[in-house]
Amino acid sequence: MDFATARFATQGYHPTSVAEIVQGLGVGKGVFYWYFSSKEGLFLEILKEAQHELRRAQRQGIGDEPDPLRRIELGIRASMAWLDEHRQLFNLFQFASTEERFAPAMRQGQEVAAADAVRHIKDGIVEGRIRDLDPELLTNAVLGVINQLARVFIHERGEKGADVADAAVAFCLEGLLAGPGEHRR
Amino acid sequence: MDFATARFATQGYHPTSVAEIVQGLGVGKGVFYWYFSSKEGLFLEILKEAQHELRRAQRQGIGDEPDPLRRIELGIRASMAWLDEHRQLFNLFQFASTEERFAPAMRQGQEVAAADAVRHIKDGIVEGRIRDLDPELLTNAVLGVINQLARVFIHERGEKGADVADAAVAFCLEGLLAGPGEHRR
DNA sequence: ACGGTTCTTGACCGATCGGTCAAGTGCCCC
DNA sequence: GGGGCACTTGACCGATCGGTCAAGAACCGT
Repeated sequence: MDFATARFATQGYHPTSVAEIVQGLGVGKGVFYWYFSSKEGLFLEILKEAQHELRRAQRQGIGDEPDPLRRIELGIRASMAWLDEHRQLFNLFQFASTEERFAPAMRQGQEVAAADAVRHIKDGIVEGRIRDLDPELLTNAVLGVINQLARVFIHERGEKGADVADAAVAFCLEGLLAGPGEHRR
Repeated sequence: MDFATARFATQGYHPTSVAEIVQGLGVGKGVFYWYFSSKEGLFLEILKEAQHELRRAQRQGIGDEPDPLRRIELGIRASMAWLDEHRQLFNLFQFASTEERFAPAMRQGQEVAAADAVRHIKDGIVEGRIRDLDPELLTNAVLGVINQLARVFIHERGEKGADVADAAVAFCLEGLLAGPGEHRR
């Protein structure tokens, strides 16, 4: 299944044939359809497992930190680190949301993961430490930052995940502006 | 070509066959290959044209505004408005960056578009109004916010582009944090 | 050692794909 | 009106796809 994941990630889902997968594994085609219902089924399983792992990594990275802002920061760092390893899965996620059959599964997984972050943001808002905007919107803004930075700087340019995570945290918390806010913590 | 774009966007590139396109247009298959070199060629043309249009919309939205921060804001709004119309093209962009044959074209277009934004950010930094971080990184963070918010709130939930743009601007400029910075402009 | 279940093979199938091409069809210019 | 060019058609092609299945191989409890 790791092999199939790698092929899907580097070539794309459609251009990767079942024949190619089983040949790369050195097995017959029958064994594939013995363990998986179909090519689509395999892909969905890969997706589901990956989403589950990512969420687990996030939870583990956050631990039992009580401060909501720190929780968000730790979540960003954990996500970035996970996307650093497993960069192959990045493409899969992105492709899956473009095809109608896979998009629902992707959306569902994303919403579950986002729900965690939304809670932290809400906590931050009631504490008065996060601006009073729609929490879901803020959450997605943060997710967008993570995704884009991971893709461009880690995936395309191969930079260190931790450095990118530092910048992502700084941007998400304080935005672009310099000024008095720079030292307001 | 608009018809092909719509099919590609709703069904995906691979599941849309040339036969389906020409049938939907009510023409023979020959006329397709008279005007386009191949299915891939058509797709690349669609991509290139769309990127060009988006960039044009950004430039037009910014106009001759001199203030770099305002330029960034106007760029965000213009992008969001363009992604609001043309939401079909969103999927295409996302898919194109997942397949190895299309990714280079996508990256190139993205980099050109990003280069504009990088200039404004650099201007803001030398004026001391934007925090002194890597301009390319800040640019990509902003792009990530735009993409994610456009996809989730405009594309999936059908919300008004202008409202989402307001929030995107607020987040990009000032980040998540509340506090004294809230009124520092 | 043997019947039975689990697992594996790869030739094979119908469907469908992107792309070709001989055979027109209309149109314009001389 | 006729020769030539721009354009259009759809049957057709080889390739390849996802998926099936008859035929075993390997391993079991007995």
